[in-house]
Formats: sequence, structure tokens, C-alpha cells
Amino acid sequence: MKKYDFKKIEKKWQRYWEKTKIHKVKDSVKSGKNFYHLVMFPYPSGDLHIGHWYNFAPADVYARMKKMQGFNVLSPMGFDSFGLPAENAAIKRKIHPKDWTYKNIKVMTKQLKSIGAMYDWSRKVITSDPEYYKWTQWMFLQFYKNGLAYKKKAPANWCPKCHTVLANEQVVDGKCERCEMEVIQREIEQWLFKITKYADELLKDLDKLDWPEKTKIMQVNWIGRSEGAIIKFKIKSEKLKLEELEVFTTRIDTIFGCTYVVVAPEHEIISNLKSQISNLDEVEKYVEEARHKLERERLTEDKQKSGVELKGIKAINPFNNEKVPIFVADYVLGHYGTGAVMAVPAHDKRDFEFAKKYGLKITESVSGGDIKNQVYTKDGILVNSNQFIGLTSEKAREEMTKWLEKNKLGSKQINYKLRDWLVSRQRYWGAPIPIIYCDKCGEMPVSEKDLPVKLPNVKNYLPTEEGRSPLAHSEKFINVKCPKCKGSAKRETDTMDTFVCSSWYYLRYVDPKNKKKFADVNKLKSWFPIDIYIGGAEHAVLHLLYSRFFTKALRDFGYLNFDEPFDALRHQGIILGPDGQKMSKSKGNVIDPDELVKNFGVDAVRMYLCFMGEYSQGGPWNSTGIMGVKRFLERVWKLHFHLEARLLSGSLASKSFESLLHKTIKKVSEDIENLKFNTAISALMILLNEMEKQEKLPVTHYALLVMLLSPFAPHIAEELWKNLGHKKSIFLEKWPQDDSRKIKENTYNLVVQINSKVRDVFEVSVGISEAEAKDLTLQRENVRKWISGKSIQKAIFIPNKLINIVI
RNA sequence: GGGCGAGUGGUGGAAUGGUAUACACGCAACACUUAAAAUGUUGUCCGCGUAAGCGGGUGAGGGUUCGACUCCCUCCUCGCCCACCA
Repeated sequence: MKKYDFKKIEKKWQRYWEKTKIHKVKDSVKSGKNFYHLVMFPYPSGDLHIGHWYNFAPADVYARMKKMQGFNVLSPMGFDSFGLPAENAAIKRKIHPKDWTYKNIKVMTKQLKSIGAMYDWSRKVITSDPEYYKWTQWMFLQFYKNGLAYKKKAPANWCPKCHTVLANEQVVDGKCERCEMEVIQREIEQWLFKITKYADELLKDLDKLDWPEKTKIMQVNWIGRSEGAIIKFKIKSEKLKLEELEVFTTRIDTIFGCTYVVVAPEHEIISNLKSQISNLDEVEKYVEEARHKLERERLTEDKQKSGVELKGIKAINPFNNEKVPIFVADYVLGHYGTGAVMAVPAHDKRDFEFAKKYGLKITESVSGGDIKNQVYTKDGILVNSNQFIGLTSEKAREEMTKWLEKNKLGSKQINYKLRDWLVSRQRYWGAPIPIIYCDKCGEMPVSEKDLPVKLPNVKNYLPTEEGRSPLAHSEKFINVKCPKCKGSAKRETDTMDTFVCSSWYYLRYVDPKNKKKFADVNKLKSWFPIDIYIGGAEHAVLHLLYSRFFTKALRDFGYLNFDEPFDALRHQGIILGPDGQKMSKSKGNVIDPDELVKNFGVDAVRMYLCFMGEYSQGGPWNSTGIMGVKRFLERVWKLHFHLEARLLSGSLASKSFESLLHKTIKKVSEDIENLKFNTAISALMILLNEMEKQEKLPVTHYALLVMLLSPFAPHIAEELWKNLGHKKSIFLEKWPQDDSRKIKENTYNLVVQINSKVRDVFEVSVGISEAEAKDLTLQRENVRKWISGKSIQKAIFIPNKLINIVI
């Protein structure tokens, strides 16, 4: 018997696949047979860790089965190689980001090939290649020309360590997502994409998607649609100068409980009414302090609320003409709604806390709570609210908004938490933003024929303290001729957020070498939308939202004919270290996949990752189980060499074994389809256990086992397939189809329960009637013992399963 | 504070209204061996019992049902996401 030499076998077949170009995907295939299978591409950190394997290996099992099922499967791979992580890592090691990135790509390509996946490497996409970012810049220009990219000076999240601004989505807990430095607010000129224009569509179209509910909910919350009303409060000062202050509320039903009004520190009313505010010094001091507070500090909830009254002016509640004081307080956010709120301490937790601290009046307007002691934020029946008394909160919101609109004192309003996407980065390692500034002609887009605007190979790529991109120091880069007047002009020096690059990479895979377009229309049509997208849940509101936005925008520009890029989405779980902690080098709990491959082989590692547990769940790594999978492969191997000792062909296997075989075909196919790899493998193990017990095993049956195994363990499967005498790769074979007639058995074990406790099990014919089952059951010795002397109340019969006698 | 998810043997886990613990790991005994490793066989939820068997048992408590790991309610613990968004 030949030994199962996994090292030799795995090397051999990986070479064979490469040499025969078996994974090269053709574009022209009749419609309906194309299947776009995508995994989230990695950024080239230089090390393919177990998390990548957990994403890619089981996903490849799926892709391989689809291919064998007759689909023309596109399963591409590439690198998300621009951006902060790569740049920070390079800086830490004092290597140029470009050298660092491309060295890593080389290493990781090799590591990725070791997974034994069916990637079509001829379609590789690298976002930092000029051939790619040419089109990223082209996309920027389309956004610009269509009014979806604009420049604005405004407070932005600034990471003092990374020396760059960050998108809202990249600030986690008030800290930089990448380096965990506290983020501060800084006024900077920056480019934004108008994602808010699509807020409503991004929200609505979630219904169409076959995505994890959790991920959809996260997007819903991020978009944060809320329906409410804008209410205009008149401002009154001693000098009787009237101005208006607009507030946004979702609880207009509580307006009779409004006892003061609060504006955010950055609200314009403070500077507009300077002359009317009698305690201006105190107010300006507060505003100045709030501006310098770290975002984090401002967000911490257990922090005491603070604020200052704007003395000398009052706001008039349009519903009851009551004059109420106006405060400035940093618990009101300048960027949301109108930056001003009506405070209803009786029915809003934040207002309640503030009012308690400053001794402000608390007036109940919705009954149901005990507002002397605690805030009541639920709906109820209106009290103390003039003509609206007695209405439910829900009805009142409707009526009061109508009243507001009739009297021109405000209107219905829908607000979103979603903010425009800030895409400029004051960093080196990114796609330059293709804009030119001319003294005469102003802001000019680079003309499309001049793309790409190449990232210069500068020596000084370190981020700068003063908040300008390192590119600003490259005279060669910044000085350019104006595309219109040909006079001297300067380039934009900011680069784009790496999430811009990754928002459209999946489009490029269908036509990666196209020099005239980002992708050919027909190729796009034949492959999109993506049939299944597999990747981590950590991208729920970043990459996945941006990509949806890109798709919708490109559709509106006339380049795409679909609304959503990813029809179906699935997340793999996160593998933690053996200690249950997140894997990290500093904790020393990192599992090295290369080491596992060396000891157990690629097939065993792939299979163990599938077998560990439910794919979407993840959990702590536990190495001990991998031996079980290895043993399984050894046994499959051995069984082949023991085949000769049995009757190979022509002999009939038992009916029950044949049934098991077809049940297994069905289960494995369905389980892989549903990404339930762990139970698919256990079904294969059960089949092998039975096969080993069979005295007579037709070679065709063994061949079926090898086929069902092939997506999981492609190398050993190829070798065994060849040993069975086949000339072609097993992956050119057709996936087995179960025969429902063979699954059907003539008998089954009827479970007998007496008062819901199992008392007996015996074999009966499939399809017997309730009466027959009852008769047979009552004849049983074990049953008689229990029911003698008692009367049967009823019997519940579940065909082909059980009978429950109630006494 | 809000949202979502999870809690099952010594361990990873299976079962989504019908025999709880499939499959695997680990452990124990036995076989093979001078011995060990590897491999194979058998056993392995807990209690009582030589056994047949009986009783208990899926974080806790309650409910619905002939029947609940599964559905509903209350609570506890853990994880993830969001969080002064009016």
C-alpha cells in the first residue's frame, strides 16, 4: 500500500492545476450558468493568518461544488493594497510603503496559493497598481461631474497620530479605528462624497437583499432615519428684535412640556445674536471649551451635562406662546438635525438630567409616568396640552404637525444620522485625487485622457504635522498646467480613502485588463449581481455600505444596470486565540496556518476549518480536533488500497447502505449550499464508518465518497481519482445527484412513547396507518407492561416517526 | 442606555416541535508490539442498580403542548454592534 504522503500529493496537484490552467474562467457562457463567487480581498499585511484561511478555505469548498454542479464559477482574488494600514506598517519598519506593499503581495500570493483554492489568478486586481487606480480616479471624476463629490471646510475627525482626517465610520469609540489614538476635531478643507443623497434608497433596498439580518439592522441603524418635525421658535430679546430658531424633534407630542431650548456650541445663533446676549463672556468661554474637548470626552454618557444660559434672549413656544430660556450645551450635536432642540425634561432623559442639575422647570405633557421622580419617555395620553389634550401620542404627533404646517410654524421632516463620506486623506499611500487648482480658472478636474495621476515615488512619505499631505512637498508633483488655460496651476495633494478603492474592485474582476473602460458592459451584465459574497462582519457599515453607494451612483451615471452589487452575503465567524482572546502577536496567541499545513497538510487544515463548528460562529481555536480530520483522510486513503481485497464491481451493496449513500449525497450537497460545512463533514464521516463495515463495496460507491470529499480536500481527491483510473481532473466531473427512490426505505423504527416517555422502539413498514400502528404497538410486551389496568385517553401518531399513548 | 446573538457531556459541537448529546476530540480498558508510537475493537451525560431497568438532565424559574434544547414570558451570564442622533 502506498503511504498517504500529503506533502508530495499537495505539491503535485497544485502544480498540475497551475500548469493546466484549470481555474481560468471564460467570459462567454450562456446566461444563467455564470456564477460570481466573491470573498473579501485582503490587504497585504505580509502574513496570511488563520482568519484569512477561515474566510477563504470554506468559501472555496462552496465554489468548487458550484463548479462541479455545472456553473461557470468566477472566484477571483486580489489585494486591497493602498491605505493607512499598509502605510503605517511600512513606516514602522522604515521601509517605503511601495516596497513594503509589493514585497508582501509576493509573499501573500504564495501563501494564498497554498490554500489550494480555485482562484483565477489571471484576473488578479491590485488597487495600488496605476492600471487600477487610474479607474479609481476616473470614478472620482464621475462623482465630481455628477455633483456627488464636493469640497468643504468643516470640523473633521483628526487623528493626531496618523496625521489625517478620518471618515465618521472610521472613528470607533472616539478613537482612530487603526491606531486607537483619541480623535480630535479640526477644521480642514476636505473632499466628501454625497452618500446622503442615497440615504433613502440605501435603506429601502436592504429589503431586496439576502443578507444576514444583523448586518441589515446595522446598516439601518447607521443610516438612522427618523421622522419628526421642524418647529420654528421665535427669539425675543429686550430690544424686540425677532429671529427664528428651528429645532428638530421626533416627539412633537411633548411640546407643551418644553421648558427651555438648547443649542449646540457651534450654533450660528450665538454669533448672530451676540449683541443681545448679556452674559456673552461666559457663553463664549463655554463654547471655546467645548470646541477643545476631545470628542471622546464629549460622548461619555456618565459625564455630567453642562451648559450656560444665553441671558437676555428667550424663545417662544409657538404652541402656547410661553417664553422659555435658551441654553448652549454640548449635549446637543451641531451636525445633526438643526443643531437645536426643544428641551422636554419630563419626557426626555437627557433634558431631565440637565434640568435637575440646573433646577429648571419640569412640566408633564404626556401622562403615564411619575415625572416628579423619574423621566417618562414612552408614549401616553396628552395632558396639559390645550386642544390636544386626550389624544394618544401617536395621534397627537400627526395632528400637531398638521397644525404646525397650517400655521406655517414648521413642517414635517425626515432626518438621517448618515453623514457624507469624507474621502480625503492627508497621507501618501493612496490614489491621488485628480483635481487641479488654477488661479484663473479655479478648481478643475484632471481630464480623463491624462489619467492616471501617478503617485510619485517620493523619498519623504511621512505624514506631516501641519495637516498637509506629504505630496505637498513634491514640487514635481504639485506643479502642473491648467487643463483649461494652460497657465501654471497646482495639483490637489490629498489622496483618497482606501475604502474608495475597495468600493468597486469587484467590478474590475470581470474585465481586469481593459484599458478603455473600468469594465466591459457585456461582461458586467453577464456576471452581475454577485451571487454570493463571503467575508467578515466587521465591514457591515464601512465597505458594504460604500460599495452599495458606488453601485447606485454608477448606475445613475449610466454605467451599470443593477441596483445592488451583492445579492447574497454571508459572514464567517472570528477565530479567537486558544485563550479565547482576540489573536494578536503581542498576546502571543497567534495560530500560524503555515505551521499547521506543514504538520497536517493543506487538505486537513481546510477540512478542519470547515469541521470546527458553525461557519458563521467562530470561537476559540482548539488544535486537538485537527487529528480527527487527519485520521479521516488517512482512512479514506487506506480504504482505496483495501478495495482490491473486496469484491470491486458488479456486486450489490445492501439496500440500507445504498440508502445511506444517497442520503449522504443529499445532505452534503444541501449543507455546502447552506454553508453548513461542519455537518456535511460529519455526514461524510458517518458514510466512511459504514463503508469500512461493508464486506462488499462497489468501486462506484467509493468513487462517490471521493467526489463528495473533493471540495473539502481537493488534493487527496485528485490523487485518489487518478488512482481509480481516471485521466481527467475530478473537478471536471459532474457533482453527484442523489436518487430519491434509493433513499426511500421500506421500514423504519417506530418510537413508542407512553405519556411522552420513550418505552419501546420497533421496526414497522413505511406508510402504515394510525390504526395499524396502534394495533402493533398495543401488542408489544414492553407496552402492555405499562398500560395494563389503565385506560387509554388518546394516541398521537406521527407517520414515519412515533406514536404517543396517553394513559 | 439601545439593538442583535449565544448559553447543551471533560472539550469542539449536533438536533429548530417528536428517541437530547449525531460526528469528532479527550479519557479508560483490551488487541497488535520486547516496548512505545501508530492502528484497531469496546466503553464513556449524571444518580441508583451485577444487570434488565428506573429516575434525573440542554444557564434559572414559569407558561403553551400529548410532547419543548427548539415556541412564549420573567430573570441571570457572556459576546458583538451602536450609543447625548432630540
